[in-house]
Amino acid sequence: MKRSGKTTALDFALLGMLHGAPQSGYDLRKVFAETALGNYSSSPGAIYPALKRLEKNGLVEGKEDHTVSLRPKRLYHPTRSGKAAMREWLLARIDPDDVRRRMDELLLRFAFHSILNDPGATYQFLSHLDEHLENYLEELSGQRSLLDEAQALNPDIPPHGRLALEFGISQYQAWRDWARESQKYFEKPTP
Amino acid sequence: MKRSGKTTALDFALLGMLHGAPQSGYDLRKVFAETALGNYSSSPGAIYPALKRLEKNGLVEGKEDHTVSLRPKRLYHPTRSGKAAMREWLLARIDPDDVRRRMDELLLRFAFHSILNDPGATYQFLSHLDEHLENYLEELSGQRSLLDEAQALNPDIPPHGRLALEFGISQYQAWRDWARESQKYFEKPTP
DNA sequence: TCGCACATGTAACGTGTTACATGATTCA
DNA sequence: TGAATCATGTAACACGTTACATGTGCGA
Repeated sequence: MKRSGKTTALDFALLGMLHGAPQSGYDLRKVFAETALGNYSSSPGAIYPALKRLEKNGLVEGKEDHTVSLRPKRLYHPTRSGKAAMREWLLARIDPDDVRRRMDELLLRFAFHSILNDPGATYQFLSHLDEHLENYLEELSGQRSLLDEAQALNPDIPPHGRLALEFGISQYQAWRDWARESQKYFEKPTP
Repeated sequence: MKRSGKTTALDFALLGMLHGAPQSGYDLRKVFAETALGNYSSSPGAIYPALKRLEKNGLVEGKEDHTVSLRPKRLYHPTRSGKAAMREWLLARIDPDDVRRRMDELLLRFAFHSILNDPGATYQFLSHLDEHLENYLEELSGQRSLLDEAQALNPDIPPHGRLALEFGISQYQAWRDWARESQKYFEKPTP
């Protein structure tokens, strides 16, 4: 039950996956290795310590499974406190830095929103995300204007920097469009 | 001159920035803090050790600057071996895992391609990138088909997973389109 | 019997984060 | 004088990577 240290994105990825059915470390590793999930690493040196950490912090509980006479499997399931931590993480405010540097984590949060079974909450998540993406796009737009001014003064500047910025912009535009489009799948909360 | 350990993306980001003019750790930190460059951290605990590492490995050289009677600044510039390492990194083959998990590093490489001053090389870089992105998109497409089949059998599956995958797909499509569009800025190499 | 998939783990290592420490210079 | 900015650094800590270790059960 005691909490210590921070819970990382990998921890939440594992915790989230355990909300469906109890699974072993090996099961979870396979999911990471075979699907595009978040692009977290499936290395045993990451997964097994993470599960131990989660257990130590009381977020999951592991039980040996001897039903098959294999070397015993350790099956994990989330505890009550683990489910609460997950809920808290899913519903946490998006802060501007999340959009700048942790979009992968935001996507993970979205994917696990199904756990909440609350379309209104997911709708709000997407609409806040849209807002933050829009703000950041304006900032990038400003940086582009500055580059364009510099380019106008000195036409010999190579195009790489400008194109790299363009890359960022189209990336964020794609995300914003996705966020808007996805909102349609979730009811508007009644005000 | 001796090499040891691996050179990280942050190392190359610093090394690349020093190709323009000699700069201090503080100067470099400001760039990270103020621009969207790669979203690397500007924390002193990352930058200063990285510069020392680069110097130890002979990739950069630092010189105290007392021209202003300030507390001395340490100005770094790339060595011959540092420039060679940069070149090698910029021209390295893209491997499929780069596209899956290290797009940020690929973008950084592209941004610093201006150092090469070789439009043909940049064109090739972009065309290989395009190819890898296309391949990965097909893989994601396959995963989507699988999800759709599952959905057809059981219509009660929540849409989150499918939408998260859709997010990945539109992200990679945006990158592919960007790569194609950007190729136009660099000459085709004569075969 | 050989090798592969299953299944869990540990140890060494390097790197980034956070927080703290230090000191010079400029400006209100 | 005090605050803000310039400028560099260190120490503790946690995490992921890589590589290794160990052992079971199954199919060719």
